[in-house]
Amino acid sequence: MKITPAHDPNDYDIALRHNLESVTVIDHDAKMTGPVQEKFIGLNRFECREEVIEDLKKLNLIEKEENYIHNVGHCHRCETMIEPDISKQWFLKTSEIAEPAIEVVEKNKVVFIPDKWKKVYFNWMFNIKDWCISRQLWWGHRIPAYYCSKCGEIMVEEERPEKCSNCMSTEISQDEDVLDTWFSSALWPFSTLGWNVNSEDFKTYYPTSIMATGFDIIFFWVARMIMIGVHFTGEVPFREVLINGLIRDGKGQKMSKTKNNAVDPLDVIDKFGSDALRFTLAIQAVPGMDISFSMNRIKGYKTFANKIWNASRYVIMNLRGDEDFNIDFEKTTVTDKWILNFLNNIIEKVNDLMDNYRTNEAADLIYHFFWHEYCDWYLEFAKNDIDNIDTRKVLKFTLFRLLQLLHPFMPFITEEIYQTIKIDEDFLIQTKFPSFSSKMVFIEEYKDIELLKKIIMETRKTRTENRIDPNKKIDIYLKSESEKERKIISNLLIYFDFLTKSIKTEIKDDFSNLPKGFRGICLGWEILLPFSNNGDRLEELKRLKKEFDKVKNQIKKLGENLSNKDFVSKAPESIVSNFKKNLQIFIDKKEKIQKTISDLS
RNA sequence: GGGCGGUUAGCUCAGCUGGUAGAGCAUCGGUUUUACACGCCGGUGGCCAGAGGUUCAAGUCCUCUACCGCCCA
Repeated sequence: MKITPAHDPNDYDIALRHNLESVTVIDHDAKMTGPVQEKFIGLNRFECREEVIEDLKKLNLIEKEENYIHNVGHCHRCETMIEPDISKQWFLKTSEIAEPAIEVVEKNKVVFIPDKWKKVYFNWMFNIKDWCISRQLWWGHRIPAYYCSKCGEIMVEEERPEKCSNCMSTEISQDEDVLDTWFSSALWPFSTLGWNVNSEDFKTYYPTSIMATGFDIIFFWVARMIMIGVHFTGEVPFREVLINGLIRDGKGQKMSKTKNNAVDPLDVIDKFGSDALRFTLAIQAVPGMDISFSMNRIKGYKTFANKIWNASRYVIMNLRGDEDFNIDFEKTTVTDKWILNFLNNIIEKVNDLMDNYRTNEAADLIYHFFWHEYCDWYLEFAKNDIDNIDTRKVLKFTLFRLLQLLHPFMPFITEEIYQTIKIDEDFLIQTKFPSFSSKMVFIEEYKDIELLKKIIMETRKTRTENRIDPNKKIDIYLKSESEKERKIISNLLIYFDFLTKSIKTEIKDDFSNLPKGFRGICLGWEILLPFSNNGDRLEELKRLKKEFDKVKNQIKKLGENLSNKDFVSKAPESIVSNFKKNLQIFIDKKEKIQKTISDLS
């Protein structure tokens, strides 16, 4: 049997078990050395193999040759085949410093986010091995070990000793090796704050609040920093470890140079902008989950940046220079109050989400609010009230708040826009991040405008689906049995007419004696677009029949639940009453659709 | 071999403590209206991998199966 404990890990283990000697026969240039036959010495390893085979053949000791697959290590840079070698290295004994490091995580002095990564940490810490901390590299912290060249004494000291502590010789040399990169990384607090743990800096900034990193670094850095930090200071180096996912390619593969599937961020930034890239990653970064890189999504969020730019441009164009943030709520409109209340809600939610590191949901929320509430609705509403200074104040104030909310996700475009609307602080980042304000609570106005939006949407839908010329100004009748709601909507008709292209809208409590027409139904309201507006009756019939089936289905579902004794007795009161309310709404709707169908037929 | 994660609209992915499914892109119809056609208005599209279980109620909790991926040995 051939065995080379000095040049193969498996053989090394066998040698340990059987008390065999490890004999070095390959030197650092991969040439043969040591106690081998004279003629082999100096040959490189590949030549030597051939020679050995030849010799064995001569001795008639080769039974057969065959190819098989095995694993051989290669240098990751130059691909050179690696030959394992035995050498003297410095090791850190980990058993003692690992225990306190396990304890601080068990006692939640260090918290992993998401929590599941704690298991990965424990798994590694419970199976920890002594840590080889010396490396044969040029760069790094040099190991503070000194050798006496006379007597061979080893001295580990902070400062280079003048004399050998054993024989007093002055011929002293320092170890050539440097510390493992991760050992140096573990020393980060000391490198940055100084080596005196009683210093002011140390007392102020240690421990730090959070360590953000990838899961693959839990072993390399997080665990080591905790061990070293706890050992030298008795205190954890950070309170929280936020684990983010890795960015993978479109197929979910880890990006790597050898696979050639890596993406250069600078190329992406050239194409879509750094804000778009940053926002895309932020909105896709579900805590602890990997991200599949998708160019299409970045492209989508580039258009968002464009939208922000244009909306801001519009707002700035309409400002008259006299807008500060002292808004007189007595003089603001219902729609102003609606957007302020909405904004206030978003601010509250975003703060909550950010506190819980659910940044992806925060980004999504802001995105939707900016585009589909502020732009789609509020900017349109405000066009009617642009001469009202307090509306312009709200317009500017809301934009400012949105820039603040967006700033962590899109720092460049938001800062650029801020520069043109700023009031006091020089830079956006200096302003105080928004928080919920009890002064901006306008529940009633919020509800009123939400109702108005629904009616407008239903009207548009009815219009479009019946092929009424989109540019044609038409007459519209609205009906509700609720006097309160009729009053609310009649006060908001100016917005309604503008956004539905209505010449004249009449609000009724009854539709009899009116011309026949296309109908829409929503939230107890009915919309009537007279046939005189033209349109396609057959399309309408088709649409209504489809909707009729939908409603019937929903009534069936809700009815099933409500006739279930268990549901009624066990489900919470609020759910049951909600179901009942919805059932009534759908029943009403069904009747109205039936009426409309008969009108049309 | 051990551990972890994924399987939701054509594609890439959200969906917190269980209460009748969302985004971006794509697609279809309409629209060049004085912030934006990188736009606006409207629509289509999903028995939430499969099977069982818990529950009045499951994309959401539990078990198993299949496939995909990652980490450790």
